[in-house]
Amino acid sequence: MNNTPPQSKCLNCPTRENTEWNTLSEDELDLIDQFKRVSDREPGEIIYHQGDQSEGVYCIQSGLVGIRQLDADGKETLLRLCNPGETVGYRALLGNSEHTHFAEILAPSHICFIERKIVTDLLAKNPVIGERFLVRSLKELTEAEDNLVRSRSLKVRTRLLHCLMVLFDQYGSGDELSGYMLKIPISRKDLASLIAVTPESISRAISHLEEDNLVRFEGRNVHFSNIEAIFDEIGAVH
Amino acid sequence: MNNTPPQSKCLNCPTRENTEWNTLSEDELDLIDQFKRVSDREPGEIIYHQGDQSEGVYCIQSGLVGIRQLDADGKETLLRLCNPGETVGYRALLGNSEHTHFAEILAPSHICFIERKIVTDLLAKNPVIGERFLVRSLKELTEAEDNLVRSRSLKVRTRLLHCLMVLFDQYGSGDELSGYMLKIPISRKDLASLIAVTPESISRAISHLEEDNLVRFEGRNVHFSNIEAIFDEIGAVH
DNA sequence: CCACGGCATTGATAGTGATCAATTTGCGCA
DNA sequence: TGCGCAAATTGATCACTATCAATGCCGTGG
Repeated sequence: MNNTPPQSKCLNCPTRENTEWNTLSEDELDLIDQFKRVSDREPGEIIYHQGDQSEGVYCIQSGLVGIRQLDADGKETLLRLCNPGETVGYRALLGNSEHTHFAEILAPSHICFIERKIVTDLLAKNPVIGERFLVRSLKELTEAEDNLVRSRSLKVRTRLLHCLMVLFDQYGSGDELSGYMLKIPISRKDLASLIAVTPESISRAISHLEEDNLVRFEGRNVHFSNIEAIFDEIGAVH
Repeated sequence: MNNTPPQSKCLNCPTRENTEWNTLSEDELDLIDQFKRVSDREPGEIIYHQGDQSEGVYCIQSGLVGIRQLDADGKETLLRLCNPGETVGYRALLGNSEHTHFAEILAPSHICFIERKIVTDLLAKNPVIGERFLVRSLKELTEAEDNLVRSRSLKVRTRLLHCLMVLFDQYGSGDELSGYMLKIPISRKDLASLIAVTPESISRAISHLEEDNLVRFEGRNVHFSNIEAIFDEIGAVH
């Protein structure tokens, strides 16, 4: 973890428009600029640990962060990927609880830390922020429940296809002419954890999908050979 | 569904202390009293449907409500039980979305409907309400994620024991001397749905637990013969 | 009092994914 | 370039739970 002294201003942050903070005034942004701590983080580093008290929130300027949860047996589950613009660690702060999960850097990232007091001050002055985080948590709740229902009713194959389409929304490229493709930002093991299966099952599911000519995998690169058939199979409206 | 004209006042509602509304002033409660619609609902009735737009929120004065979600194939999952004092349907209202699930009466209940406009007016005047619902949704989010992690890592037997202990917290009775017991407020089918298995698997799990002398079932009544062993098995601190 | 229908249980079987074990691939680094 | 380790794949087997089918139980209404 390196601190990079020439901190850029929030006002000019390329992700600001997408964040919960996009309703702040310039004065309020200046306040954050003044006290935030920007750091340069490498894969494997932990931003906060499960069970820790909240010291503040972390805004992802660039990179990729994974939210993991440890169960009673010490096994961990990857619950969610967080992208630039997302603020992580807000739940323990706003809910006045310990962190119920931990956050790990998955790709080289710039992370801005905003300490607890700044956040609570801003919340007190500007209730819109609280409202934004409320909406955010409602969205996460819906996603978590959909996830639960999917992992109850769908087989590995379908869950994997669904997961690939979700990743495609975020990280995909290409078009109808040149073909659609996707560079998966995580390992097979994490991909497996994300849909609650073992890495072996993922490997087999991939093999079967390739046999059926739906996709072609080359390491972390995926080519969608027949994206229509995929949408059909997961029952999505294209 | 019967309207029961002599509506009691929110101020005197026995559940008020436990609700998100317990910070309202008397004036604000009067406003709700003036416009709320109380109704008498029977098991099987649906309070709101999945996909519907939100028309307001529903406060459970007495009874029991189940939150269910339909998946793409039309199969339904029981996600949560809601007890007196809980306000249901708030997510679609606050998140400005359709209902992502539906709510069904599971035991004869008194339900107070508070229409959308009243709620948004109160929210605008009293930001504490929003904060309360934020905390509520954060709590539900943690529960949903724990649920997800549990159904990934635990077998049916352990999930059932865990579920019984959760139900015991809410509906249990007895003490060390007279023994602990529980009247399960839902059918086997719903119990199965709650922990994401088939009713057959629940039946078998119950048989095995009885063979091991951990519990004794008599219909919906459960006697805990060895509650220590149960805590041991689910790894909880007693 | 019996017939019916829904709920619950029990039994037999099969499918899915986990587990264990053995390679193979890929990549950083000397 | 080749070594060494971790990640990924493949194979064989097993355990768990879903599924299908039959029976038992019980409350309701004719």
